[in-house]
Amino acid sequence: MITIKDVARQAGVSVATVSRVYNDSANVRPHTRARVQAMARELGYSPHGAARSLITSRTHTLGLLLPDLYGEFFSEVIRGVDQAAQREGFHLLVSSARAGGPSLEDALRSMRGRVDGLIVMSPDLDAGASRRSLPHGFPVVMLNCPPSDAGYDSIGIANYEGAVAMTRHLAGLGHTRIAIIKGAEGNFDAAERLRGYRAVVRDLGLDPSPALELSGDFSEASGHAAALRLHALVPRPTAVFAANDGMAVGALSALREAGLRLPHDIALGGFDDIPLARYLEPALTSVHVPIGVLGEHATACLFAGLRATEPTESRREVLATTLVVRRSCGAQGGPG
Amino acid sequence: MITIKDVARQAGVSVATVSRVYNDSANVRPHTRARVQAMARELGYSPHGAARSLITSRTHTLGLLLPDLYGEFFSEVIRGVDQAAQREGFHLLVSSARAGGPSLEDALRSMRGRVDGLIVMSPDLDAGASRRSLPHGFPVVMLNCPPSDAGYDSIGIANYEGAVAMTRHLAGLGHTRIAIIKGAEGNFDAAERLRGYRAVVRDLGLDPSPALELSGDFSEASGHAAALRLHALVPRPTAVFAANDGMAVGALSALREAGLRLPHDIALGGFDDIPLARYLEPALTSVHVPIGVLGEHATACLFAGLRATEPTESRREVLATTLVVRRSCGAQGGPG
DNA sequence: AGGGAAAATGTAAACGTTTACACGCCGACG
DNA sequence: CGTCGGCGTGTAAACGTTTACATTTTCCCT
Repeated sequence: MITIKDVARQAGVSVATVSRVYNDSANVRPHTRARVQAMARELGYSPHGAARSLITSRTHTLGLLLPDLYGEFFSEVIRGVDQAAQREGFHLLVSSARAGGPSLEDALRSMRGRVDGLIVMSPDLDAGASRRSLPHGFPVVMLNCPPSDAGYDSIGIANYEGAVAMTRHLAGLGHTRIAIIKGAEGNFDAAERLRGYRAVVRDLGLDPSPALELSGDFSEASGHAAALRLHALVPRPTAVFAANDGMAVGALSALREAGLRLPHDIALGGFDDIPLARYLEPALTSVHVPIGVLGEHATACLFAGLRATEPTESRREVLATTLVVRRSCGAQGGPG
Repeated sequence: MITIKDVARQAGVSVATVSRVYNDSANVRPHTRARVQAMARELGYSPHGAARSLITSRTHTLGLLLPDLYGEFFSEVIRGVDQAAQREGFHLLVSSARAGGPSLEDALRSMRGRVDGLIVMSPDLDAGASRRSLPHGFPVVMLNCPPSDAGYDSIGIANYEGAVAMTRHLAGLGHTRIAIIKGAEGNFDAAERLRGYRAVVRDLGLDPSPALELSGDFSEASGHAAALRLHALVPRPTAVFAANDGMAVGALSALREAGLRLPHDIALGGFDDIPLARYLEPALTSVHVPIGVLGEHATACLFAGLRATEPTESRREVLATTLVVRRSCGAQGGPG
């Protein structure tokens, strides 16, 4: 592999000069610069990233740590982050902390010296420990974490408000027995959405029986399974709020297989408004979450932290959610 | 930031010993090892990736260069690659070469010294130049590139065969005026799919008029636009083959807005079989491409190249495609 | 107890850059 | 004509590791 020394020797200058040509282009004579560039091109030289990082302690790389890579939600986050990162000339080191893979802690550890900052999505309520394993003063933005995790910037979404809007909407359509398919145990988003649902059930005097709260884990399969259990309830609920769209998709197919027609026999609502939602039949009423924006804001926030010379107050941003009414809930609203 | 020296000093050993504890665990006394580990934990030490890479010339990172990050196709590729990479303890550096971003060439250049190998998806027919900009002997796997690009391992998919299967299937249902919405200009996959379509049109004596070949660029919007043009043709084609599912989705909504009912008034087929396809109404007949497998095989192939001590023959693998019949084409087959 | 081999540990060079500092050259000014 | 300042360039140290080689320690054998 060809290094800066080779270029320097061939061009008849010192390594410092070659370096200067590649960097701030401090005072270098045009003639010299041209010769160096020509030689570099001829030899096919490009600077060694690791060596550069070592001395500058800048990697021009952002770490993105996600709980999974499956589904449209995460892919949208990646896209949002990549877009914002690329605008600043930064690379993106993506890692998923799936079960079976390295633990969150290991993943963080192995990124030391490879990234300038980190965007971490770790929605587990009890993940405080992992967070503490981060070197202090290292720029981190947490996504969808409990706000209690002070010490880091964080961005969340208005889960509670979204769930309230959805449940109120269903109640407004005349439903009084509204079931919920809950998200993963110990997940902050899931807990907040459940809290919103319960608040409306209480405030509006809807049927509060615990049987209406079905467990799920955000996966399509769990939505399918929950819908089957739900279908067996007597009396059967007339509306279902799935805590994310993935489970709504699973529930939809289960309900249909069970012979129910939506929205006539039962109404369905989801959460996240993934791209797929509008293409379902009937199109899925959902709570829109600006997923791409989430990624972009996180990145912007991280860059702000990177540029800050001294540690700033940790800030929290909450992105608004909006109810998107489509046909699956039986309201008129929304096209296709 | 705390370094190996700090750990060594505090533990009363030399840096070499600390290094040994972290690496091959060559002969180190249990007592010493324990003390070093305890001290490392106490100080919160973790090795600096860049420094390590510099001397070992191993980054434990794979570069993944995609033309875009939008849509389910690419996100599936990422997932497949990540899964295989993580199994070997490798990180993933993702980059998209979107218009507006750095050129493919720049992206490649900026990865020097940051990755051990590269997976590049650059389906442009004339991208030979960029490929040549890669240092020779650097492990690279090309995805969906023309097979003519010798010198690198490559993995493609059976575009031609898939297109033939789809077109034959539509013809088998009685259609004789079958339109195609073509993929992006200068794209290898697009060209192959068109070639398959034309072969069947010729062999089966279908209507060969050029008006039936509508241009598109793989985007949903272009599918929508093409469908509108198609709808205006007289006589109107009775079947449409969209060169990817994204365009099929766009075409579907356009056709429906135009008042046509599928598959009764017009049959529709796609390509790629993205997850969304089965959820459309009517469910989309498509050519299944094992996208995740594509990523996994690419990664496996790359690791093989990494481990090879001496340069091997460049190999090409072609993944089979299979026709998935659903309701959008009017055949009985397939559930939902 | 002394010798020696093997095991454990230390020393220092190397990886490919960036950058503070030193140096030489040139023109302008006194 | 000598000095000074600025520009262009070179020299060498530093970044945090790994690892070949040197050195010390351990421990077994006689």
